[in-house]
Amino acid sequence: MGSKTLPARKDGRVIIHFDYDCFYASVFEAKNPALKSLPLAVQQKQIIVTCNYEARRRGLHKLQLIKEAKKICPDVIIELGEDISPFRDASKELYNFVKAFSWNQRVERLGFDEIWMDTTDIVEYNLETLNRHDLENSFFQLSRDDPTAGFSFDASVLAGHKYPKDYIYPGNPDDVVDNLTFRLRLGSHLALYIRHQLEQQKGYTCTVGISTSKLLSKLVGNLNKPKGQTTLMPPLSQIDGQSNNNVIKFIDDHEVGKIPGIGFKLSQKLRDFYLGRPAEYDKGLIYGGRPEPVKVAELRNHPDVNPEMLEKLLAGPGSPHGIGYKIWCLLNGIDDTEVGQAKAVPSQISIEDSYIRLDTMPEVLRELETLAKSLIRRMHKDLVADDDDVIEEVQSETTTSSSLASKKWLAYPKTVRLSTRPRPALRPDGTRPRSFKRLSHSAPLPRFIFSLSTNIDSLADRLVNEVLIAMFRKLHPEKQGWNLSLVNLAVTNMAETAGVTKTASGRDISHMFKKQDDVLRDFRVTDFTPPPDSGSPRVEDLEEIDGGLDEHIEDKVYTEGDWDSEGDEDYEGRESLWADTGGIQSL
DNA sequence: CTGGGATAG
DNA sequence: ATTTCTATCCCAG
Repeated sequence: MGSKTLPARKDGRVIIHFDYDCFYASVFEAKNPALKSLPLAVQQKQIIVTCNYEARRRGLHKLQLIKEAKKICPDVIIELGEDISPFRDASKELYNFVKAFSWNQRVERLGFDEIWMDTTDIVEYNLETLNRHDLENSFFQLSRDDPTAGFSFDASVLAGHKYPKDYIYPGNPDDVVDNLTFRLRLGSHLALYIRHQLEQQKGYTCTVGISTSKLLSKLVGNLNKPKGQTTLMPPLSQIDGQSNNNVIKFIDDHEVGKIPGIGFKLSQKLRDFYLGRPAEYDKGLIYGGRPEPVKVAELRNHPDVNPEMLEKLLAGPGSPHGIGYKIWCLLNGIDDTEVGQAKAVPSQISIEDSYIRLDTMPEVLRELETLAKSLIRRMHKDLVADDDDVIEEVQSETTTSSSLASKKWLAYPKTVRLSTRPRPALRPDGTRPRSFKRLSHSAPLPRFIFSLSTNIDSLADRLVNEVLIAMFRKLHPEKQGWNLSLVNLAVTNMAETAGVTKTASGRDISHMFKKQDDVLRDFRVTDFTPPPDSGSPRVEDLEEIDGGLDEHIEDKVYTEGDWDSEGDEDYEGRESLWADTGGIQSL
């Protein structure tokens, strides 16, 4: 039977999604702050991959041709962004910075510029310690161990923007706020604080979404960029039909392909179904007109659409089991996936390059050498640490200073994988079938690669001659006739060494707390005195003013000595921020 | 475990 | 971001 049942929503969580503003451009700005006020674009090949907001104000945009950009904005400053290692380094540094605020270590990175953090435990703790009778003068605890670590804030309001924009609390302003609303409110203040620290300490601004799932936090953040944060307000589940359900209201006018998890293939199938005709794509349209958009609402409300039907429509060889049900959940704004635990080492490191033409063995050898060298360098960078950075029972007591520090592998990859992408042969009619399929082959990674005293060139040389050539022959037994458009080299199957744990469980926790303390030390509020009688500057107002580009977070919010009240100006909308016990009980 | 596919930025 | 260069998760064998 075509049931449209859904799982109960898991709205006990508070998840924050961070997205750094124009990340590549910000990396250059962070190194050279003078660039911040100038139009700045980052170039890869002949295009601008990203540009700062000053450049956008002057009409530049992502994926624009360099020539075009220079015509529109002759004084644009162009930085080369083809070497991505500075971006990778900055990403890692910022990730570690944000991670230091986490207690449960559920901090997951997506690409270089996005992070999810599950702050449920921190929020829950603060929910318990809060004085409900003096919300305006609240103190947010950033550490369980140190009650002085934290910041003061006004818990009677939510920080930042809300969805819907004209949100009004449906309950009685004189009563106690319901727990769901309160958790989100606490999450919003934590988000604002971390954003503030990111900007002050690291020089990066970001855009943030706050909600109860990865899906919703990521999507809702898009509403106010750059330098903004948005919280998806309750009610999140149905009470009296769908009209007052903000999840449905929010997700409904997204194009299906914009939903994370619904990628190219799935949205193609869903679109074809809804439009009632087979795919009519790729008619030589390089930069072609976008296919007609299909909205989430249109699909979900279609009489034939239900989990079983979606399963039939979308399931195929290799597709995840229960895909129909999962997509149905996404169309209803439901996503129960957990924020991943922070990992000490990546599960894979890969290097690849693409080629116009690669069809002779000597060329292949040269490329394999190049890739192997890069790969080994990456392994050293990501998998090797100073000995005294690694916690080990015996060692931590014997190691003295960092001057004697030796290097140690955090993990030994067990497998090396070689992948190629053959350029498909010409068809009889002379056209070339577009294919991006890859061939791959794996083999044990030889132990010699872990020698830290041998120079990288010789290691790469041995790897190519003793392993990679044989693997290449497996993929391409013919002497010639092939033509590769891509070669990829990867190491996988990481075996972590002692002293490094995958998760934050067990004895690694002390390591994590140490890191948190390192970060907190610099901006701990030592002698907190509540403001006389108004509140701290209202984060609400600071955000809502938001003219856009030049708006920045008031840096006085969290510092001492600034509590002399400038009185209560304009508390517009205050009543709407209070809530009652009646109405909504989320759990 | 291996090899391939889908998805993401 | 179907283009490039990574990375992750999932499935069948």
